[in-house]
Amino acid sequence: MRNSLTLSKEEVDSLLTAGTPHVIRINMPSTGTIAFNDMIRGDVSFDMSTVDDKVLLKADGMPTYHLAVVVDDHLMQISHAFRGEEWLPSAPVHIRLWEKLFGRDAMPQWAHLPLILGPSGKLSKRDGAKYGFPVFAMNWTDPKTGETVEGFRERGFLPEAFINLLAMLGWNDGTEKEIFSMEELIEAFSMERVHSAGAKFDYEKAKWYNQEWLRGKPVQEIILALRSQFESLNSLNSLNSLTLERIVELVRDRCHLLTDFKEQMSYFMEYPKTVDVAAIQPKWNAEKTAFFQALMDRYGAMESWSALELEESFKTLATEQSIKPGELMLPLRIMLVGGKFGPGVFDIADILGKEETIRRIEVLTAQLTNN
RNA sequence: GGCCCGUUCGUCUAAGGGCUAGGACACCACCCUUUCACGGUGGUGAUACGGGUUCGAAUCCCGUACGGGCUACCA
Repeated sequence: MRNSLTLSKEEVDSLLTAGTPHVIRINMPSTGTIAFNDMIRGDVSFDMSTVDDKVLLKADGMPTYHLAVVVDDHLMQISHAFRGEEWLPSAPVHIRLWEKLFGRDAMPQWAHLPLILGPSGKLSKRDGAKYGFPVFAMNWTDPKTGETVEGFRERGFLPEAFINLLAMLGWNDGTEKEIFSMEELIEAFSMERVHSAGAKFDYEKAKWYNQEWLRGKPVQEIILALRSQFESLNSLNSLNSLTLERIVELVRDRCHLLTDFKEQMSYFMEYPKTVDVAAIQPKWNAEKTAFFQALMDRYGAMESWSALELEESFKTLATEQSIKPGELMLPLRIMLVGGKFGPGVFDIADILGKEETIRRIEVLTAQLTNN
């Protein structure tokens, strides 16, 4: 290696006077060990001979992280330095710096936290793309490529859930409690219970945390969150707030993420984009056509409109025409919703209103009958 | 390769020398539900391997294997 340690003093001096670019490195001793106590890992020690002589000041005079972090922590009188495990190998450099610069007594307490790992190794953007989950809290655009990576917030995670799930990766309070608010975390957290092993991130469990938080949230707050989530979705504004509340209450159990609401609520706001006709076409017959035509008349004549009355009227008619209601429920659902999902059909019809309900029955009855 | 850290169900974890190794996510089955979910009940499933120490080891020690991190004039 060509540096001031291997060059003669004359050569060094002449290079210096010639203004040759150079860096300043730490000179780690070639013998002895450097040991320190980590709050999570206990006693850790390194052979000083195996530690690199890291660059402290770059050729342009700017300090590297190694120098900067020690000086900065000293200036800010940091008592505890918590950082990721990836810093453990350079800890000896920092400790050596503390010894020489400010004294070991002034050194903060160290804690090297376990890493959050992807399905294979350190969590990376690649993992996110490969397995379809976010890796950043919020949308992040690569300044070089201009590519944007979707964040947890944009994916539909609540901040409370995100904090909660992160905290439980490598820590627990010793009980079976898993749902913690920020306040509860502050109260319960203790460094002693932090793990030393890295934790693999599990997207399924992450969604479960969000579902739990969604479950405990008042409808009003969910609506607020939905409004900020879907700034562009002005169809939310087209519904009056009472209807919106009813819809959210009806579909919330079916949603893991805020973004799930978009799909779950869509058929309330517009005619279904896709209709699973194939699910009912094979069993369609003249009797069913007759039933739904009669149903439209009945519904059209109804003076009040409620889920209970709609169901009653529906079943009465089915009995009159000697068709099992079970064979008619799915067709009605497909007509109103477009697929085999969603809350109770009569609740949906209730919210949809008389005009829209009849219109949807009419559209599909005509289509099925003609085929 | 070298150095450092780690290893309990597939995943997150509990049990800090002493009951049948407990819970959660996921998965499977059943119940509830004339859809899909929610919910309920039950089930499959783990102490990496080999040596020690001990009356007794997931737990302490050593070795091996495996995993991860670091090894930039990045942080």
